[in-house]
Amino acid sequence: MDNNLKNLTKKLKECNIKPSQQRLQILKFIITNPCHPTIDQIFAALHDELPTLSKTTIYNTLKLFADAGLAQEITIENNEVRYDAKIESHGHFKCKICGKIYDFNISIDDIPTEGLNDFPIETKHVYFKGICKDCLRSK
Amino acid sequence: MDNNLKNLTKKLKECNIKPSQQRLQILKFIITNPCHPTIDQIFAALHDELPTLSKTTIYNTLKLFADAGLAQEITIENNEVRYDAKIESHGHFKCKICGKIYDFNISIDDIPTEGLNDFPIETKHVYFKGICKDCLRSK
DNA sequence: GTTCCTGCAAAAGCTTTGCAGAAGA
DNA sequence: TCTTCTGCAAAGCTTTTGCAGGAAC
Repeated sequence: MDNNLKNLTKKLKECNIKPSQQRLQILKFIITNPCHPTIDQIFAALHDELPTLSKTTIYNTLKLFADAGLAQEITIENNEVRYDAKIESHGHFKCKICGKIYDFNISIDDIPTEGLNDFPIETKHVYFKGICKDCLRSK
Repeated sequence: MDNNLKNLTKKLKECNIKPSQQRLQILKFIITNPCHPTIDQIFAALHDELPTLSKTTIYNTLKLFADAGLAQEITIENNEVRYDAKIESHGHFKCKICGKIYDFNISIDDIPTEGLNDFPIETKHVYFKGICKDCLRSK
């Protein structure tokens, strides 16, 4: 595992981001919790470790990560931002009941497209919605 | 073309939606303008024809259409809702410069997925972002 | 008359901005 | 000391809600 603070510090430095406690903890959290937590969830989860942490800092930090290429904005829902720290091409499945977002394997680059010739594509997102296994079971 | 008011009226009635002037005009507008206009754009465009139209009605109406299956919410950006009146499987390309959203052909059902066994999927969205031809040219 | 629809105004929710104090080099 | 980071408070936007008046049947 490369989620220890030493490696995360290195990761941040490589992107010219100063490794403050707040940034390290936020990065660690989104890497170890790949369900793409909301700002609120990150805030609640880190409150014990960093009692003075503010949501402003979470917003700032995640935007910083996105600019640096460490994370990517997910727009599967339009009333809240979520982030993804995974680099590899994959899709997102959001459960309509519990709201959890799952990653799934998909070769986005293999998707055949028609009508996008000469349109330089910078980012690709695949979002599915439905009901997850856990919620299915408890129904 | 089936965009005349008579056919649209029929379409609404089939979904048990009363064909008011507001609903007819909004439906007509999103069908004839498949660039997925924002609420503001719809509001501005219909203002001449329906001077008293309110944004509340546009929000209500589009949500009504979505519930009835006449339209689908697009969440390519998380600071504004957009809608899609096209039924066939297709993807969306958003230009980062002009903000326009283009449809493109894609067989979403053919996308191979891994890890989603037993997850009933209800909706599938494919969003690409980049720069459109027009904006490329004018650079 | 009854039901449903519309639209103003206010409220709500998420995100951004301004800025002063704190932390770090 | 100087620069950068943090976090409170306020502002900004989009969307939702409450409700009274209006339209349709």
